[in-house]
Amino acid sequence: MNIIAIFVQYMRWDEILITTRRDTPTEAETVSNKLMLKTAMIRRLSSGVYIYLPFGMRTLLKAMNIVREEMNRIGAQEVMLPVLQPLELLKETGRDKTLGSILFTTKDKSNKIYALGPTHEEIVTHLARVEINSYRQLPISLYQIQVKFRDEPRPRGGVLRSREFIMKDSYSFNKDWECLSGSYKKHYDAYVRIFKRSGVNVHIVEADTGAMGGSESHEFMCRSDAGEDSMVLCGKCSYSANVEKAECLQPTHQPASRTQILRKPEEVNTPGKHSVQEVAGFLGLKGEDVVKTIVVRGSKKYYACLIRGDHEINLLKLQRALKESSIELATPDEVENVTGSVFGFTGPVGLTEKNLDIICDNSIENISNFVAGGNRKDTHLINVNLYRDFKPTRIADVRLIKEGDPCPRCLAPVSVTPCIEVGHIFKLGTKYSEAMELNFLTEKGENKPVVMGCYGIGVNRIIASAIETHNDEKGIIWPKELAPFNVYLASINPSDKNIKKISQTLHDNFEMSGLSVLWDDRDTSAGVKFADADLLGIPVRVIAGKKLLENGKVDIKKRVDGQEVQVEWEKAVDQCRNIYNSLPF
RNA sequence: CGGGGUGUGGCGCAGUCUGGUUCAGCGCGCUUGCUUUGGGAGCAAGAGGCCCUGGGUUCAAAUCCCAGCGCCCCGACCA
Repeated sequence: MNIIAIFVQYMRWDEILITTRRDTPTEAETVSNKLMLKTAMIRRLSSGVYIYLPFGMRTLLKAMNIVREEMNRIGAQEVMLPVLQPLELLKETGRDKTLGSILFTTKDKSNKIYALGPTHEEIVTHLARVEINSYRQLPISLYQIQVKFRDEPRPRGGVLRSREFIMKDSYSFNKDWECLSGSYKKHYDAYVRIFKRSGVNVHIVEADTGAMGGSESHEFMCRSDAGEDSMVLCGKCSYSANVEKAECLQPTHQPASRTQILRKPEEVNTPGKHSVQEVAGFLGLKGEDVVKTIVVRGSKKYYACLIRGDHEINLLKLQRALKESSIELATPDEVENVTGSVFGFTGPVGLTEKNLDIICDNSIENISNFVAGGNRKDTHLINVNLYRDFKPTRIADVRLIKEGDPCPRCLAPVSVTPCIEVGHIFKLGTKYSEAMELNFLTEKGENKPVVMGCYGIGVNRIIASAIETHNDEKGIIWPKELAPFNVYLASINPSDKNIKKISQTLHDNFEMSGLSVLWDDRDTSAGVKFADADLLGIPVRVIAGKKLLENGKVDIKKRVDGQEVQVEWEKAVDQCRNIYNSLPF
């Protein structure tokens, strides 16, 4: 399908609503948000709710089209799924609860409750259980490109995290895990192509399955300071993971300051010293010499978690280690109630008697004579030792990896980098099919639950990520496949009859040759047009001005590197096509 | 949900501390006319504001007090 064909109707600047701005509203913080506002791609209507203007809409269509082409290429079939989801469907999988407060809900006039689709697993699973009943129909992948609604705790970064956003979601239905691996691989490869074509450089990262459930999962991450996620990359081997998932190896050495000889534990007075820094500073020690005790609440009980002072707890790992479906930090009151201690001075010694499970991070195992809370006001214990002074319920990796930590594969130091999650693929398994009784008959006539995968892409995020990576102080630099127009044609002296005529001919020829063109024939000074051209970031700029046209030439400039050539105007279309094809991204 | 900030023509801001003849103002943008047209042009004339909302204090409120709302940022949380 030639998407360009449907764009021909817009051509001249005066016919398309592109209200560029010199100043950006203060609301914008991230580069992509600023540029999307300046270029009049979007306008904010409400917190996390955006209007797409023509320039933005065209880009969105380009992105959606790339996604659509690549989904079709792997044989996935496009469907349209309802925004209104009867709450009963979500109750079948319990996600009316787990999705909780991010659900937008509404009632019809008979008071039936609907959720505005935050994602569509229940809907497609419902569809499949009605339509699919034989192994002969499997595997099959269905996808949709639609608006989804989530009442985010905090929308941010413009379109990066909004409450209403466009997502491509596909769902594969497979007869077994091996079959699922095939669909998963196809999507994985399709995603690689999608992001490559979109000019979005991605790192593919091991990820947690979170609220979606399932087993294996990969995230497609675009490096960006605007991102709210963090990924761990190893500079030496290919290891990469979401920080939340990244494994922390047990340190092989204890800090140099520690000694092997176990000293006698002693109480010390630490008036008003709560934090690790305060305690360590007060005792003339470092953060790594202190062990902090963090109390968390699970579904039925409380746990005490021990972490080295210079480390941070990873609640997700802890949650998994505890086999809890969700945990939260206990409040100071709760801490004091369960431990009988004073908040800020909680320590492991004596906690076993309080019937608390003690989870130790694996780094605690090889430090000796550390400092810990004394469970009394203004008191800490020094020379505390694991096993001798308290017994851990278990040792596990429950801390957050940090910059410079050893790579869990090759031990080289890792880096931690902010990133935008543009895609996420999951092997769901039978979580949804079992909950919703989506079964099929095998070759042998057995009734088995369908094995599922789901695969999401944030379409708005493709655009924001592309802008985040490709811009300069003047504006956007569109990747060629995402660019809302291929060519920016500016007539410097639009009132000049000859220039007007040639420009019109150029415009028509561009369109006929399949290059979409934005023709800037405004009655403004040249500088305005140049500035807008740079801001809008259309890959190829063509200037028709008096000076050059006296010699029958026009100027052609590449946005990406500023390279300019002058060619006979009759050759401009061919030349632009060549230039376009030679663009690096 | 905690912390911080902010709300004044379309956009960016000043004015608020110290209430009143500098109080509704500046820059950009917009409209009209003329001159301009290869890097955000010049002159002239215009249009456009319930100073977030509600309540108070006062002779007098953009300005002080109380309450609410919107929006942004950090955190919590989150596909």
